[in-house]
Amino acid sequence: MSEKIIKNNKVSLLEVARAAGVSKMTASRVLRNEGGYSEQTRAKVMQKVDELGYLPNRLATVFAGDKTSTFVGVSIPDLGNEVFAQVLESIDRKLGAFGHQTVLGLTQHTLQEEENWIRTVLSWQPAGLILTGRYHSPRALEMLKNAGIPIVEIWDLNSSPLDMCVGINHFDSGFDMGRYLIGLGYRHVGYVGTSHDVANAASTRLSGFCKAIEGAGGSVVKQLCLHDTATFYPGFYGTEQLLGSTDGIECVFYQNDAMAFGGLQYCESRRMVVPDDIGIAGWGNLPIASVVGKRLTSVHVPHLKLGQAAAEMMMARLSDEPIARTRDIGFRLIPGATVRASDSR
Amino acid sequence: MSEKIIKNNKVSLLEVARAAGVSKMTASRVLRNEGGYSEQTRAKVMQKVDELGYLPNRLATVFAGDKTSTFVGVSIPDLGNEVFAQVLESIDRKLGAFGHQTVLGLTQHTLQEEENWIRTVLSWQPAGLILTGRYHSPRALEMLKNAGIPIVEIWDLNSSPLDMCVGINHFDSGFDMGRYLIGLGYRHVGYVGTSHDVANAASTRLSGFCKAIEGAGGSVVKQLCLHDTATFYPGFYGTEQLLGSTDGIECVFYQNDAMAFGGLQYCESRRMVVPDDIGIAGWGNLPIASVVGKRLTSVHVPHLKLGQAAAEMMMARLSDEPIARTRDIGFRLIPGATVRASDSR
DNA sequence: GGGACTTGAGTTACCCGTAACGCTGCTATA
DNA sequence: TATAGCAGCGTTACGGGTAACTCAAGTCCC
Repeated sequence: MSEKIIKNNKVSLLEVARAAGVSKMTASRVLRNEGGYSEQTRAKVMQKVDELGYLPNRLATVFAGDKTSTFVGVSIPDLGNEVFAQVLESIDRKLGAFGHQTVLGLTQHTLQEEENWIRTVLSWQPAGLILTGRYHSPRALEMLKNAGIPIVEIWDLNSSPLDMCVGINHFDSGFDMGRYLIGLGYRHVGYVGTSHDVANAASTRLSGFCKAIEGAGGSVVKQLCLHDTATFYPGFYGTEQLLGSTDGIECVFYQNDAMAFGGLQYCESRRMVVPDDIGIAGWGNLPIASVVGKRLTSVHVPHLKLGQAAAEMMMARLSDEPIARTRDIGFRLIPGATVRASDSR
Repeated sequence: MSEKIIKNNKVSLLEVARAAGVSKMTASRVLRNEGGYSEQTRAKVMQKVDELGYLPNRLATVFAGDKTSTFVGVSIPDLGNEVFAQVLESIDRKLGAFGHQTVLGLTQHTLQEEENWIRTVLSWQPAGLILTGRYHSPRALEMLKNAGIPIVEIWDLNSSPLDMCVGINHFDSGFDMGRYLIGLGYRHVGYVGTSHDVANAASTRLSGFCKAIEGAGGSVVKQLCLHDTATFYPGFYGTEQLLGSTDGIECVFYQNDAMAFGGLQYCESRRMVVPDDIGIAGWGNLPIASVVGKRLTSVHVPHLKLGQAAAEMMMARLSDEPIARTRDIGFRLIPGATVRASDSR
């Protein structure tokens, strides 16, 4: 089935050089536009490069110069979350514009997966790493410190990053949402999410949210943390579970917009009127929120800007330009129409 | 700011070997579990590996063995499209399970971007490539043929792939949707999409759709191809544009579900009743479709299975197991509630 | 006790580029 | 005319591993 496929018929620089009747070094110089050769020689070499379909072997280049590669390892928890997918997209675009390549790592929100991936990706001598989240396993931390390459931690702002950091303050974003809901007169609220791990941004948001609610005399009646993905359907049945088991909840805050949409659909399917009967607040401001009739109350995070900033910080560091170690990318609360308009107690 | 960071303080195998008082080769054997050493030697080497925090340099390994790496290049048009994001996710998970890494390439739906990326990624000696789409630039084709590595073309089924192929027949999926709508009595339909390029799957679907409609005496009154991304908002304003410029459209077929949702929202915002006043049909079956009150008429593509299959075909080929060259992953038309229930002319 | 085999190493060459240096022959200048 | 300078190109060594080979010492069997 694949006799020829296996054979490695790669053309090396030496073959190009021989075909052109020059030394390997001269061919190398031509290909790197280094100068030190005649126009005639250049033409001959380039002709052979074309004829033989020569593709340089970058492994050898990296190897020869004892440099790092143009790989940048990028770890992302999962791509089911649209926001992360778009962060990845903007990172990759920016890195690509600078001639760097993304080596992907999906950590499934676990530090162990991240550690395994870090070990592997470091063995490829990447130019740098971009990691989602500020929490890493002890062994991961040790490897990262020894790696001696630029590292950007994204998503969760961190005043003392391993190296560099860009993101938002999740505690504050939860806190602001809590205060906003309190300001609208909500006192008994619920939460639906999926994190059962304190070491992540969603938990941090929840902490901030609780602090704001409880600090103002309200109460987070129930926090539901499902063992599922943070997507539409869990939002749907999570809401059913929350409202079915607890009375008096006036408003529900969700881990993200996808879950909030699920909750919104659940409420509408049960003929509850949002926001009259119940308030719904999401987080992340998914694109779909802009077309749905009832604007979802949410928190906007400039995720494209976040990805771009991460890639830019990486590139700045790689070219030794001065750059701030941390950058707060900011967020914006979006009032929306899925919570009551003003205090109506 | 980063004096130490620049310095390359990597520990090499030679240093480990010296510290352990053995030759480089012996240390290499220990690390590869090759056998041919005493338990005592093994322990000594492993102890030094730990002490020095040695991480193997895989570039060197690949280089030395003149083998391919454990990289697999994966090209995806964009991650704004949830379906592609999830295909990528399932590919990466499966590859990861086999100890391979994904090098990402976002082609932005252009063959030129794909070609550039292919050139770069091939220079890293990847074990194989997974490419979205069956169309490639002439130079890309040449490089791919010379590369001598397994290639899986995904998404768009292709009876004569470069090497292997997994996907669905997009023409058929469009055709089936057309026939379905005809069967419900629709005769004058519209289309809203974003592709202005024949060389892609969306165009192929549209062709199939038109064939079915026109073959049955109906007509595709207007095909609107926006210069925008295939997301919610373009679906919204595209529908406005379509319905504003053309009378008598009974049903609209969209390039994908995101656009269809945008259209649905537009219709509802204008107090049009779906499906009584107008029918809406999407494609791709986004997760959100499962929670929205009115089930969107769509075509389900098993995208997770698609990604898995692609990775499995790649791995099978890499380990020289027999594997079918092409695999039709199938699709399923989802009737939904956004088109009329039966012929009601 | 001698030859064959096994065990546990070490040695050498090589993968494909690039840095550093060397060499040749021509030109410009004093 | 001597010499410095430089364009143009070649030679050598090297990076971090691994394949293939070699080799010494111990074991086994007849």
